[in-house]
Amino acid sequence: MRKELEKTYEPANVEERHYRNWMDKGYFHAAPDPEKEPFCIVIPPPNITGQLHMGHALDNTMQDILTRFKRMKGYCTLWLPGTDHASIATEVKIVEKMATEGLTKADIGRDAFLERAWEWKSQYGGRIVEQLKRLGSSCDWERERFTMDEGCSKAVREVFVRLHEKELIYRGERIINWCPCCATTISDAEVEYEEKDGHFWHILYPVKDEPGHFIEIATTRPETLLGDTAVAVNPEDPRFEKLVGKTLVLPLVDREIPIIADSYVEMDFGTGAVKITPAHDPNDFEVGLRHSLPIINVMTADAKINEAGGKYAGLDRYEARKQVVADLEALGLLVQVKAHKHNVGACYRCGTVIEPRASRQWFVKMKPLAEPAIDAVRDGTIQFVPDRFSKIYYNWMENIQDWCISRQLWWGHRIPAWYCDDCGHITVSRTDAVACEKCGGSHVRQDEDVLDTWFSSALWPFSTLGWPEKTSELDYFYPTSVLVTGYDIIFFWVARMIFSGLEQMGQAPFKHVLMHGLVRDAQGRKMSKSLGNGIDPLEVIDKYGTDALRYALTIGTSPGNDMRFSDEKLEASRNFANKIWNAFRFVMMNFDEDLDFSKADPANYSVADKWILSRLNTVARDVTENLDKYDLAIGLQKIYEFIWEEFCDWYIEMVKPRLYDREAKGRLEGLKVLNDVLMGAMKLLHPYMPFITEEVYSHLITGDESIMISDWPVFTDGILYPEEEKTFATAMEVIRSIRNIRAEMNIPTGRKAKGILVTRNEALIAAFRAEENNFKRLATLSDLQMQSDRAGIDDTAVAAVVDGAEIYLPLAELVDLDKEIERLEKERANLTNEVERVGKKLENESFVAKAPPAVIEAERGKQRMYGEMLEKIEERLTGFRKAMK
RNA sequence: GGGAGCAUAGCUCAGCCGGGAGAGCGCCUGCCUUACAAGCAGGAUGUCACAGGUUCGAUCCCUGUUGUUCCCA
Repeated sequence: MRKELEKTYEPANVEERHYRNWMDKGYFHAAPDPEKEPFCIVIPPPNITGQLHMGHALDNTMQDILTRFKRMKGYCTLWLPGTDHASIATEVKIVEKMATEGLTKADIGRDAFLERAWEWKSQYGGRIVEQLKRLGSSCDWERERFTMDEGCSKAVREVFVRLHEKELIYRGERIINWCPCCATTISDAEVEYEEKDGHFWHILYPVKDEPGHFIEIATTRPETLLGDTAVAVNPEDPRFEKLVGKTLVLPLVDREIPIIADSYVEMDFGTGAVKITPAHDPNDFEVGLRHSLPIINVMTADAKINEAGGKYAGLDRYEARKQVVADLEALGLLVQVKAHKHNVGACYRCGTVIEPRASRQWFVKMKPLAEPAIDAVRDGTIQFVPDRFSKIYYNWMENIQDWCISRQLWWGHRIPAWYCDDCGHITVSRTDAVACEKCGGSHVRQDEDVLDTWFSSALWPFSTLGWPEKTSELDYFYPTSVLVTGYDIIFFWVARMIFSGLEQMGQAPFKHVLMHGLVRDAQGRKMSKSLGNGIDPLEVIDKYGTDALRYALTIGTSPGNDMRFSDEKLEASRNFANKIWNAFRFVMMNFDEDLDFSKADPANYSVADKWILSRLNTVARDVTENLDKYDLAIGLQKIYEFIWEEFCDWYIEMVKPRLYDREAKGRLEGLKVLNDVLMGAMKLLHPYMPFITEEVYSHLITGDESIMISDWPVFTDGILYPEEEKTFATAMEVIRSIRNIRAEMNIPTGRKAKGILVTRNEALIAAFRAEENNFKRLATLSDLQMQSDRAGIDDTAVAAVVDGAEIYLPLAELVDLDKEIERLEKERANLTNEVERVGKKLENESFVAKAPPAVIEAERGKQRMYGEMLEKIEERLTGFRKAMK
């Protein structure tokens, strides 16, 4: 079956074919198997509005690496996929689309809107799923879920009702973050703060009945003056001691408001007197509660002044600000305007400045839920990788505020609460309420709002496994094994899954949280639509192949750190795939039709054979260890080095002459080692680069129908050959030294030289004897002579010394004597340096007394080795100088 | 204001338990050697940010400083 294969790897030819085959064979599907240990990952569900971006590509590559690794290791492995309904994002898209038809939500009503939304979902929701498949993701697609499917929706209701019963969900009036553009509340986590240049307006508030007396306040939002219901000062502040308790007349509005004392006020900030607007500032709201102040909301849903704002009603908040300032100035109450930097919160989605606003909403009471969630990480039930993210998690959890979960949107899980028109009672129910649970009246209306999208995502690890039903999947796969996600959604998602899992299941939802960073562009900038610097993973796949993309996203990274992505990296990745392809091509070119490895005899294994088998064995152990530790990049680096530097650069070169000579001893064994080592290397690489490895594997002699269900290579003492490894390492050193000398002496490529190897290392001699022609070829020697001493070697022969062997090249007229002396002196200087360094260490009494014995022994070994090498070099120099005279 | 990360070759980044500093790209030299020029062989390049401390020994652990990025308020 000699094959002529393409000279370059063409990923397009293999990817789709193998993925379809894996799907057809059902390899991705997992069902609970009591004989096996479970391994489960739930996918961070991408938004149905989304297009695959580099963040997804990284996140899912990592998950697939772990999934494929565990599957090959024999775990019952489930990677559970699905998508998220993404309440705001989806609703915005549908509203935009309706706008092109000249329609608004109000025009068509809730039911028609939802119909459109579902239609939209069925049309576009599958797009990202198809894109995930192009990444090679080995998800169990038969179990694909959606946050708004029947089961997940049932879970949402169940959790809502349970939390409500425990009074962990309540409805109340609080300051919430209002996005005037999205026309909905958003949670604290969804507000992004940015320092902006603003102003501090200093305003005088007249004291009632005391003409000419004022209190000066400073504010960054003068328009909220309209909603002021007090001015507060610090009770310890002597400046205002006499004013506390007096009444002010609020300018422009003429409302009478009190001067109150509250320790919340910082004396040395601003003027020391603070206007209190309970309806539009979280701190003021708290002050208002403490002092029973009225709450006067002065804004509409779209951030205009409402009727409570008197003559300013109807003005946009920023127009109102200008007008208020102008009017105050006209009244002579504006003292000064100072430039002031301050943090302004904006909606994470649309960037509109959020308006803090008192509003009646649904909240999750966080303190009781946060405590066990903190403990679960503290006691190690859940481990963050890398660990430093647990600090960020604690910091957030320990300072958490109640979670506002109602959204003034239509696309999402509608809040299961019904208001009774007759008695005012609120019925919270698992099933749609038709009557009030208190008075029995039938005049009930369901809450118009939907839940925060993250409320349903928080249940994802168990809702997708069938909860609240008691399913065998839930029983078997929960808690899941590891969650893989970016550090940017620790608060949004990871934290909420943890407390939800603990509360509902009594068990944390996962054991490990593997964090990754952001994929940035080549200049280190965040990829964004507005910058237009995003790289489309699908375009990368088309150009370089999925395996190259996955390699580029994995190599040289470390958990939790951002990475830069560039064409150079992709080219290196593609080159690696091509290298594999050509190694494979070489093997295929040498395979015979009637290969029968059962006739191969291990007694015919050469030193190189044993060396490469032994190395593969060790690399298998290293890769496994690194994958187990989630050091994905290090594991990949090891396989890369093994394949390129050991298998390709050395083993293949070593085996060539045996293959070309059909009668050569050990030819069959050479072919078998090629097959077996390539097979093992492909297995180790398969989690990272699934397609090329499957393609190569399918042509090797393996006895498996697919690499993805083959057994993971396990380290075995039986294939460890430390002696052969050592011998071959020395042989490589010898060859490298000869090549080095040739390069440094500028020996023309065509000119071969005689070489004399002087050594007492019997194994080394045997190895060279066994494949003399081969070693001669690799070192470009015309003749190779081996002897145990330097007898008969010309003093002017060029020499190299390695550990346990010397090599002499009698190059006669080709040698520039001065240059050779220079080279030898440089070598002597190096060795002298080493000998001195090691010597100093060993002369240090405290080192010998305190360092571990193994370290001391290693240093003694070095001392011996460098000493011997130095001695040889010195003898060489002496001989050389003598010869020159 | 609080917290975290990062600082290593020209660039981008790895570096495990503390025990001679590594990769990719780039650069220099020589090669189209029948797997691969997307390749082969050889080579150069480091005050591991700075200052202390712990240790027989520090790129690694501790403290501080500087620069930088991010998160939280």
